[in-house]
Amino acid sequence: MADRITRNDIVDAALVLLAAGGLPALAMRRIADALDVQQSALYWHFANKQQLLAAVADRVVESAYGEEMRERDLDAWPHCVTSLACGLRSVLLCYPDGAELVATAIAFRLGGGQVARNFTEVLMQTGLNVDVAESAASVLVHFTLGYTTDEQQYQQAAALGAVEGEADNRETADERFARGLRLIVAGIEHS
Amino acid sequence: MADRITRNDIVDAALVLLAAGGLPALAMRRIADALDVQQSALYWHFANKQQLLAAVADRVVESAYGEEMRERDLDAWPHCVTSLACGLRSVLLCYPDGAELVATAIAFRLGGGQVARNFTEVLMQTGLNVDVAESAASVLVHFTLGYTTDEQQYQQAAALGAVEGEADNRETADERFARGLRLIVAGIEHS
DNA sequence: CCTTCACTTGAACACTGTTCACTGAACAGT
DNA sequence: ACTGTTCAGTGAACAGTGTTCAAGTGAAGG
Repeated sequence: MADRITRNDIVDAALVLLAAGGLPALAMRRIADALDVQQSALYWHFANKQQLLAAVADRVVESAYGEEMRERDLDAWPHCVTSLACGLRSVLLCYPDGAELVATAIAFRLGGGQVARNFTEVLMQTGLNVDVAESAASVLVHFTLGYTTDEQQYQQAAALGAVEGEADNRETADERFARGLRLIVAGIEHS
Repeated sequence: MADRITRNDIVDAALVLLAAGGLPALAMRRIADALDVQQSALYWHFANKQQLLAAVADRVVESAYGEEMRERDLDAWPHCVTSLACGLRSVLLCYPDGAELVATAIAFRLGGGQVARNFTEVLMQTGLNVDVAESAASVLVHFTLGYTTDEQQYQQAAALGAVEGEADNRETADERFARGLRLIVAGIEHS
């Protein structure tokens, strides 16, 4: 065949499928069909489906650190860490099931734990203790991922008509997330 | 047949399987085999596998509210909310994949959202604003579930020999969880 | 006695991730 | 030109998954 396939091609195709149909659309056969390739060909490039998903998750989160965090006002770290969390959340919301995808990839320690390290670095530049910075990063990551996973799973269930309450839209969801974030920031300030 | 089957029997059998083999062991065929019943019989009692899992998750979390929370020292709410979170966490740790099971059940709004309500109630008895109490409950639940899911998934991956670091055992995991919890409590105090 | 209802069967259906022997094509070295 | 090796992909199978549905069972009630 003239056109061979790289890992990047696979991740690209997977992202298109993910955007269209969420995690259930990320089946090996569907990805292979999108590339006009047999499904077993994917197993030459990735050992597992899990590692493939981890590569997809990496691409999702690395798009969050494009133009953020360039100034680094050392005294305005609350704004810094807040925008970091909001940036992560907005990236997760770009794809259906994006939060769950990234959460399981992080749980399996795939991707090198870059997400938590970003938070830790920012917090340590404020002179915080290492233990406190790591605890705060853990709380921030788990809250962001957990809250957004919850939100996406709920809005997906609501789209299928399984639940009723739909008055709480994106605006109030963002507000509630920001309130939780402020609470955590306040906890970091008094430690 | 003499011995018919109730929803409670199904949940009982599912809990045994869950304790032995985690979430992957909770297949409809396995549950049905444990009850000496065809798998389609389960679909008379539960509409979905998801609702069955929700019933299992309910039984797991309701065992957390046995003898806790009886005194309710109104001025010692930090201790109160901390023991509530630690109790939830210790119950999740009783079964492999217990945290993930409960997390997805909560995300699907099955079980009536009892877990978050417990936190909210305790926090509102201290005179806290409703918005603050709900935000704090959200942060507490997502951190507890996220942290414990992460821990269980990691220790399960370590048991299969996929990763190396095994020096960080239960003790330091509990410590790290407690530190995150203290940070959140400090955030609630200054709101 | 007969019908009704609760419950279970058995067999299918449409999927899923994963593996395996085999096949070309490209590239190296003698 | 003739090898041998590695890369990349094929096609078919395997074992397992959740779910559905017509048919059948047994006990209870009128």
